[in-house]
Amino acid sequence: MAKRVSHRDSMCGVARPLDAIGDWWSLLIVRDAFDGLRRFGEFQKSLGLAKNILSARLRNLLAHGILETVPAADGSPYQEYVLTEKGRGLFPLLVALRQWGEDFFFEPDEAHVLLVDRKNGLPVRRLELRAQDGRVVGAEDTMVRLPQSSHENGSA
Amino acid sequence: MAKRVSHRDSMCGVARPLDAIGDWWSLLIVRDAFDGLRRFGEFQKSLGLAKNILSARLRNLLAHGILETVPAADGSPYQEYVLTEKGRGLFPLLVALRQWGEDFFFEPDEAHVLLVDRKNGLPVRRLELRAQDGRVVGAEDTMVRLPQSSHENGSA
DNA sequence: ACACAGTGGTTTCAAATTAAAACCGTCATG
DNA sequence: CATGACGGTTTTAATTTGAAACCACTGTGT
Repeated sequence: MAKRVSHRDSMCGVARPLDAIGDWWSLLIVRDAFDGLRRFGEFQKSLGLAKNILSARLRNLLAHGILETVPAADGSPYQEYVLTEKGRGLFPLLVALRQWGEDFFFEPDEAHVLLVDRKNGLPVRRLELRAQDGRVVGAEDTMVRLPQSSHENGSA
Repeated sequence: MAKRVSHRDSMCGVARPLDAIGDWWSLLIVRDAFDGLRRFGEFQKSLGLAKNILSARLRNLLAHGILETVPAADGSPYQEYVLTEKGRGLFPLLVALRQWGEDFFFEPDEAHVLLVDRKNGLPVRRLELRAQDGRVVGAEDTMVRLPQSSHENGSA
């Protein structure tokens, strides 16, 4: 778990979240949690991963405050795993991942699951990044600005 | 590399992209590519990872069409690694990751890099998912619809 | 009371992956 | 023609993964 992602002392704004999530399995667990799964067994059946691995991933997600356990739900003497606020914050990331998948991993005519509006069943729009003035901006329209200097153009 | 992500025969719309990316390192490579890095040595210095690992990750990203090599750039007899269209499609995902990081991994007063509009240096807006009618929708407002049935509510 | 099954894990151990370091080949430079 | 930079590959040890076995607790039937 002590994966040294960067040679810098503190990880950057992208590496730090990645480190918290842990690995792909964890992200799939989070996705299942968004789909309403809550129990150890449900995750295991849905993802088909070994129990020790699931156990370790859940523990890691708990440790990073992405999931939390709630004592019960219905009679069962077991606990359930539910998303925290922080965990729910991963929703846009999962949508981005799904939309990228739709764009490049399915044939135009290939059927795939669709993320739809619960209200009316229509597919959601594409995620779009907008500037303050409302323009849709792509990667080439943006740059990262280093924290300490507010007038310097520090794009690497 | 033959990571069996799911027990299902074909992976779902989230797992398939994850499998293509490979791992966290690969995503950091892609991020560096967005920042303009192109050379093996640049990636290695920026990320501080072992050369064999970098080599394997680059090979995987090439194999999945996320990066491509271009023969030269300036004199050097070497090749450079640049994002393909597919690779550039990862931009929203990286932004989502970065914004999640900003929300939950930095103290309110802690300095961190900012993604800004190149035009005017102002920070970009938050990513927002919108429904067809323009409403901003969260996870609880959406559901996944299975491909074959257009009237069934098949949320897992 | 007692076998038995379901759930939620932990432990054990072999196999795969990762990572550090050493090595190699090409090209440029002095 | 020695030296060093660049871009890797090979070698080797350490870590991680994952399948399977095991364990503990609860409920259920008889």
